[in-house]
Formats: sequence, structure tokens, C-alpha cells
Amino acid sequence: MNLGRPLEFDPEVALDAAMNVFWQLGFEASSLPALLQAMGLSKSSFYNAFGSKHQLFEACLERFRGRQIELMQQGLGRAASPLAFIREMLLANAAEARQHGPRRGCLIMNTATEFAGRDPSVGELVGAAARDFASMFREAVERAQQQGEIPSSADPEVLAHYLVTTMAGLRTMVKAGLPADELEKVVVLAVQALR
Amino acid sequence: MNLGRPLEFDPEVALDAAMNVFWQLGFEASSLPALLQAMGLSKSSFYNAFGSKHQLFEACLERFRGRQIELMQQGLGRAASPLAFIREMLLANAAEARQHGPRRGCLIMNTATEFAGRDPSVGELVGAAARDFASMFREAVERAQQQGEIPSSADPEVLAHYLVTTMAGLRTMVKAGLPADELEKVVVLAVQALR
DNA sequence: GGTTTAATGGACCAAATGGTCCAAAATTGG
DNA sequence: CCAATTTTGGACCATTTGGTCCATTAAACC
Repeated sequence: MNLGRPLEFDPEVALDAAMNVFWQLGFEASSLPALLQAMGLSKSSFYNAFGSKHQLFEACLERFRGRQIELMQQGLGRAASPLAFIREMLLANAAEARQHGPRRGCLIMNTATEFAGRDPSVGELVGAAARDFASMFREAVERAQQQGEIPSSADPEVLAHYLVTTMAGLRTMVKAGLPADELEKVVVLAVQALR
Repeated sequence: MNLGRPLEFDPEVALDAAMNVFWQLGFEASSLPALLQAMGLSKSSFYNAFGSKHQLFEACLERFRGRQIELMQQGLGRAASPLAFIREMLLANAAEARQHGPRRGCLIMNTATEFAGRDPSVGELVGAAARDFASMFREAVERAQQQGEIPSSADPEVLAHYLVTTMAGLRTMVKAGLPADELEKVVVLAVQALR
């Protein structure tokens, strides 16, 4: 087994590079040459390994989703409390407004607005990712309720959807140019709304 | 004066048609042929009247902003109360999830996520529009405070930003496929947060 | 070292991109 | 009817798009 010439590049690394391009530019604006350069691949190596731009994009979407969920799980584990995790999560989204470089937002949310509606399979991936985000928040909300940080009268599902929505809104407003200070006040308000 | 052959098309109507295309597809995905067909113009007539795809886009952005602000003003005038206006506004955003056709979202927010960061002049337009939306909400909040619907202890500016952010989030989640029922519960929660 | 296997670079492709240009047509004012 | 003015359709253009294909090269096993 395992005959023939081995891969000269690390698919994981290449996928990461492609993900960053899509993340910053979106699908349409990411040209094949730009992707190839970022990935350090020739055209044929690329098509050989990834099939097409569209397949690559879906792979990146999946990768992003997985990584993001992992990040949230770690965050929830490490945070001082469930509610603190929620606050930190939202603040992290707002924090992008503080950095000077390009505002990338969230690949999933960017994709939702760019063309989830036009492409069924992408729409499916985006919807699934959004549901995943929501269930992470739901988990956090339920733990917060157990610890008395959030009244147990509230429906965790609704609060989770509220948090995902707020997250999406924050990312959009970062791109729209709302200053970080203002966004952070919005976060404070949004967290207060949970009680 | 007023010599020569007159325009055969109504620029306002053509602009409206173009706006709808951009609204649904975004800038990159709106091809020139698609725009021309929607506008009912030939290539040369188009370039003669609108300069370029980019200029057309900016004109559409401005048009959308103006129309949206007008809509909000009317809504605020007609609503039973300032707070009712706010609720209706958010519900209207969530309502798009109920219709079956294409989810267009908000042209301004779509543009913010698509390429406000890459194009300075577009970024400026988007930022200005976002600020306009916020000041409409701010107006509503202040009136609501005068009528005792919202405690006057709150900062109207912060509440306004909160509302714009929520609006943006709702539009994104509509595109991400969150069901209308869930979105409406989110709206209820968001409105409660004002008090 | 030979054989197998597969990656590589680059030539090649058709289609579509946004944009320019011009001769012809059309409508106005005199 | 004539002249002035401006729109119109369509030919044309270079560039870029995503994608295919193949001869060459290179690694790994026996």
C-alpha cells in the first residue's frame, strides 16, 4: 500500500490557506489564481486534490465550522462561568472592530449573506453550522441556569437563538464600521437581556 | 435648450430594477448582462447614463438608503407608539423568513458583509447608511422614553446601536435559514431588553 | 534498478467578464 | 426641411474566469 509519489504539500495547511482567502474575500471574489497562490499549489495539483473551487469552498466551510465549535467548547470549558463564556464570546466578535487590518467577520455568516440562498448544498452547510453554534450557546445557557446566573424560567432554545442572532449582528456591524466602544456597550446590553 | 433626442427610458425605473438585482445577488454576482436585461437597456445606453457597474452600484446604495429611511419615518409616524414601531420594524425583518422566494435581506447589510471592507467609497456609503438607521432608532427610543415606554435612564445612543445590530443579526439569520417562529421569539426578547 | 504509482508544471480551452467605440437612427428646435 | 444633439444597437476588445489535459518528473516499494 501507499505506493507512488507522496503529496508534496500538507492538505490541512493548504485547506487552511484557502479558508483564509474565502474568509476575507468571500466565494465569488476569491479567484482561482489567488487561492492557488495562497495554497502554494499549481492548478493541476489543486484540481487533483480538491476537485473544484466549489468543493474546496464546502470543505473550507466544514473546516471552519469544526474549528469554531472546538473553540467554543474550549471557551466554555475554560471560562470562569457559563455566563462569563457568553459574554466573552460576544466580546470576541465585537473585538474585531478594534484591529486595523481587514474585517473578515465569520465565514459562516458571510456565506449566509453572500449566497446561501442561491446554492442549496451551501445553504445546508450554513444552516447546520448555525444550528451548531446555537446548540453551543444553548449548552452554555442551560449551565448558567443551573448555576443561577440566568433565571430558569427562560427557554434555553430561545436564548440560544437570540445569542446567535446577536453574534451575527455584531459581525455585520463590525464590517459596517461601528466603533468597537459602541459595540461593546451593545454586548453589555445583550448580556443583560438574558436575565 | 433641451435639444437632441430625449431619453427613452426612465432613469428612476431603471435604477430601481438594477437595485433589485443587486439586492438579490450582491455586487459580484450581478453580471452586466443580467443588470442590462433587468433595466431594459442596451450596453451603450447604460454606460452613457450610469458610467460603470460600480457607479451604478453606489447609486443603488444611495437610493436604497433613502428609501429605507423614508420607510422608517413613515413607520414611526404611523405606529401606535414609538415602542410599537420598534417592534414592528424588527418583526418586519424577521418576516422575510416566512416568504418562500429568495431571501434578499437588506442591501446595506449585504454590502457591508460582501465588500465594504475592500472598497473605501462603498464602505463610506454603508457606514453612513448604518448611522442613518441608528439615528432613526434613536429618535424612536427618545420618543419612547418621553412616553415612558422605555426607562429614561438608558442611553438612547446605545439602545439605537443595539437595535441596528439586532436588525442586522435578524437579516443574517433569515438567510441562514432560522425559522420565522424562532426569529419572532428572538424579537420579543430583544424588545424586552429595552426596558 | 526496474516498476508502479501519482503529483507536477504548463499548455490549452471555451465562456464570460466589464468596458469601448462608432455608424445609424431618432427627436427636438429653428 | 434642416441642423443640432444625443440615444441606440451591435460589433469589437483585452482580460479573466473556472477548468481540462498531457507529457514529464519524482518518489516508494520490490
